[in-house]
Amino acid sequence: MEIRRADMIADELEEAVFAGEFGDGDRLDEVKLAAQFGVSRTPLREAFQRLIASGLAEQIPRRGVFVRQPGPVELMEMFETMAEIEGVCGRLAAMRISEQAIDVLVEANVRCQQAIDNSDVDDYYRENEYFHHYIYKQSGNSFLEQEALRLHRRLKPFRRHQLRFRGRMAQSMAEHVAIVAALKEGDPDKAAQALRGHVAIQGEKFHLLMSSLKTAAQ
Amino acid sequence: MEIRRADMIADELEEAVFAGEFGDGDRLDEVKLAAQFGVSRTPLREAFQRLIASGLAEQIPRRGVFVRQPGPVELMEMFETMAEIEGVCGRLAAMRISEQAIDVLVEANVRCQQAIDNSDVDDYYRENEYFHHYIYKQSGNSFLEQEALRLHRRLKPFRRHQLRFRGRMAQSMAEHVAIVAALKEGDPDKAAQALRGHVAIQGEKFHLLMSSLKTAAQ
DNA sequence: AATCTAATTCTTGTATACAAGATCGTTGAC
DNA sequence: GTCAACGATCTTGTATACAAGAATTAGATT
Repeated sequence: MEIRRADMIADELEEAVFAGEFGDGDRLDEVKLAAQFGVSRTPLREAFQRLIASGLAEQIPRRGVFVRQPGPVELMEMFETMAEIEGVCGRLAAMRISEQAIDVLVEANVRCQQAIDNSDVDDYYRENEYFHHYIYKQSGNSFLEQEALRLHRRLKPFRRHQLRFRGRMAQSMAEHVAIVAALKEGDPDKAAQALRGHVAIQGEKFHLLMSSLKTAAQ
Repeated sequence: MEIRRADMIADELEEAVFAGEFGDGDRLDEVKLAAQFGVSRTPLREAFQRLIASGLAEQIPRRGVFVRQPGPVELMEMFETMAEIEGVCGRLAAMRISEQAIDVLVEANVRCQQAIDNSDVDDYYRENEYFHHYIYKQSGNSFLEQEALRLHRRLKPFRRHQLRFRGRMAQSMAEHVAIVAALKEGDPDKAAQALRGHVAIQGEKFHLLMSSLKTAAQ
C-alpha cells in the first residue's frame, strides 16, 4: 500500500521527533536529510508539510522547517487535555458499554495484574495501553476515539518513564479496577472522574515528568 | 510573512473543502488545480499533504488525493466531541476564570442580546463565536484551546444554518446566561453540563442538521 | 578593533523533466 | 454479446534545474 517514499519518510521523521532525536528549534535540513534517506528534496518537502500540519514542526518562509518540542508548560497542558479527553471517553462509555466489553476490560486487568506479579514493566505497559484504547473505543464515538489515540500517541514518549517507580503499577492497577467498576455501574460522572484522576499528572507524577524532561533535553 | 504559494493554496483549498465546493470522494486534480492557481504541480502537492494531515483529504498511492467530507454519522460524532470538549473547557474555566473575564462574557452576552433585538443573525453569529472562543481561552489551557478552536472551525460550515430558525437565537441566548452563571458560581460540573447541553445536537437541531446536509450534498 | 557593506555562498521555493504505475479504449477470441 | 489481453494515454511520484531571498564572509572604513 505505502509505495510513496514521502509517506515513509514522514512516518520516520515523526518517529524521530517523538523519540527526541531532534531538539526544540532544530532545523530540518533538506539536503542533509535527502542524502540520509537517499532521495531528492521533493519527497522530503512533502513529508515536512505533514509534520507541520501535525504541529510537530514549524515553517518559517524562506528560512526553513524547525521542530517544535513541547516545553514543560505545553506538556502539562497536553496531559491535562489527555486526562479530560479520557474522562469524556469514560463518560460516554459508561452510557454505552456492553456487558461483553466490560468483560474484555476485566480480562485486560487480569493480564495487567499478571504483569505486576511478574514485575514485567513492558508487559504492563502494553496491557495498560490496550485497556485505555479499548475504553476510547467504548465511547461509541470513533471520531473522539481517533482524537484520543492521536494525543495518546503524542504523549507516549513522555509517559514511558512514569511507571518505573515503586508502587506506581500497583496504584495504577487499583485505579483500573475502580474505572471498570464505574463503567459497570453505568455511572458517567464517576467513570469520568475515575479516568481523569487516573491519567492526570499530579503529586509525585509531576516531579517524575519534570525530571524525565531534563534528562531528555540534553 | 506568507510568501509561499503552497501555503496560500493550502489555505484556499481548505476553505474550498469547508465551503463544500468539493464533494466527498472528489479527486483533487493536480494539473487542473495547478492551471487554476497558475502554478506548477509542486506547490500543490505540498498543499495536499496539509489537507491530508488534517483529515480533509485522503491519499491513495498512485491513484490520487480525494477529499473526505464527513457523512451524517461522522458529523454527529464530531458535534458530540465538540460538545464534550466545550464541556471540558467550561469545567476548567469554572475553576480558573477571573472576575474580569466573567465581565467580558457578560458584555458579550449583552451584544448577543442586541443582535437578537435587531434580528441580526450574522451579528449574533459573530458574537456567539466570540463568546465560545473566549471560554476556550478561560480554560487556562492553550493546548486545549487550540484543539477546541480547530474543531470549532471544522464544524463551522455545518453550524451556520442552525440559528436561522424561529426561537433558536432566544434559546441559545438563555443558555449563554446559564453558562455564565455556572462559571460565576465556580461550579465545574454545572458549567460543563451547561456547555455540553448548549452545544450538543439534540431534538430539533438534529433534524435541522440533517436537512442542511441533504441540501449541501447536491 | 569594531562595524558597515558588498560579494559570495547556501537554502528555499517553484518549474520542469522523466520514469513507472493506473486508466481507458480497442481489438480479438470465445 | 461478453470478456480478456494489449497498447495508448494519463497521472502520479521523484529527480533535477533554476530563480530569488537569506546567511555569511571578506574587505573597506571609521
